[in-house]
Amino acid sequence: MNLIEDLRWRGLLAQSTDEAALAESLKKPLTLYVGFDPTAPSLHVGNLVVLLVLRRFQLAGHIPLALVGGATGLVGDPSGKNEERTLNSSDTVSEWVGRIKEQVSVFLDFNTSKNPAKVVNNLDWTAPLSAIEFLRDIGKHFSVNQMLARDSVASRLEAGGISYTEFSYQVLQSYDYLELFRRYNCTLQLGGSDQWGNIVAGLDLIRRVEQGSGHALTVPLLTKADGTKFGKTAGGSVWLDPEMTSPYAFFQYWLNTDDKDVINFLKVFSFKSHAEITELEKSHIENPGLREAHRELARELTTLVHSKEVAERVEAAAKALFGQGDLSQLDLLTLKSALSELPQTKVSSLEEIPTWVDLIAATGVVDSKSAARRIVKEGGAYLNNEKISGEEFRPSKNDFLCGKYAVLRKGKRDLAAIELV
RNA sequence: GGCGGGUUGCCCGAGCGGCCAAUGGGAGGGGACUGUAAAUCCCCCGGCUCUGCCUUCGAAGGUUCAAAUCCUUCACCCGCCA
Repeated sequence: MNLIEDLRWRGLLAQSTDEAALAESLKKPLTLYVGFDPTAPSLHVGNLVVLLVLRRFQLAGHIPLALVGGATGLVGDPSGKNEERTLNSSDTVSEWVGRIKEQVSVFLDFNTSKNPAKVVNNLDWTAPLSAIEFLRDIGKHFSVNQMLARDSVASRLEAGGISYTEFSYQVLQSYDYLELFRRYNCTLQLGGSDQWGNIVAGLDLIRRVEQGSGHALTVPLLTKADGTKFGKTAGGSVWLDPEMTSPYAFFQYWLNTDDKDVINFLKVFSFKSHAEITELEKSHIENPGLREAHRELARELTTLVHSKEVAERVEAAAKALFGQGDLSQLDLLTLKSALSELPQTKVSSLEEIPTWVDLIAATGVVDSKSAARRIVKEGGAYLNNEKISGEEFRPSKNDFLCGKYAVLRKGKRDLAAIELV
């Protein structure tokens, strides 16, 4: 099975220019790129879809370029947005560029001699360009009529308007493709399906300026069975940065995937073979309660994004802490490593121990003390897996397992740790 | 630049001088049922030193015993005209 067929099987093809020609080009190593704009200090699981497709291309022998949008991030992509976004300062953007470069690098191989990956920043070729050069050398090739017709622009015009800044975004992205075509003979740009317009605009530019040709390939927007947005939880996006989404929470996010989505997610995110996925699908249908497919998904993604050690640690932590397990059976070392994955707070052994409400508020698991009180009132408050009641409830020194740790739980699965120091 | 309409809690959206921490929906949270799933049902959903107090209805002033609701100025958005 070739790469294109594999992508189709995984449901990863949305649109492409001449597919037969692309399949032909893919018989030899080809250089391709995907752009990521720094709109936050970290990528999130939504970005993972296309990033992993880039990885699939490298595994298939092609040369991947990961573009981090130091320039485009300063301007703002109107695609998929119904209102103008506020500009971030250039200091902020350049800091985010640095972080995202590192994150992207985890998924690509830079050391192979055959088809090493490269990370590029479009600020490198955009910053030196003068406004006049930009208008004469690039702008001249764009028809405003066509630019206005682009979906991202048209919908914004309808929704109330667009600034000249964001209107120009497609020109910048097109120029990126042209520049990568020139520098690296890059002839394929991948992106989310919302990027189609920007990508073909780049192809047009390459054709006009260099009389060259290239390909465009987009990946469908990932949808969930219940219609909610992929990659979001109550706390916001699921980030790749362990400081922003703990590996424990990351693992749990995948583990809690809706049954209806889990096989689809395995196809999209996992590098397992078709046979392995089909096998998991079978076991999932036969015994969904076992959640073998969920577990494999969570393990593989946590391993890929964090590491094998981390994945094993967070899974062990979940096992030790979850449900009705008797926490007092755990030894100090197991307890300590399991709890290290959770939100924590410390209390002094010299002072009176604060109430459950104050403690859980201190860990950040609830937004406010009022919220914490509500949880207690509603019967969702636990200490060491034992339900507690009364807003004034205070743990005693004896509640600290091994004399050192206590486990707070809110609802069924929100855990936090307290350390006695 | 002129005229008209708008800005309400995480989002959408009622309210148009006291009964307003503010109707309703969505999202979210807790419980029941389960499989750390979905669906369903019940409850909750500004904060706090919590029978009370404090801060919210674009911002700042003002009128009033009393304002999200009236007046003034400013900012932003939308529409029509220049």
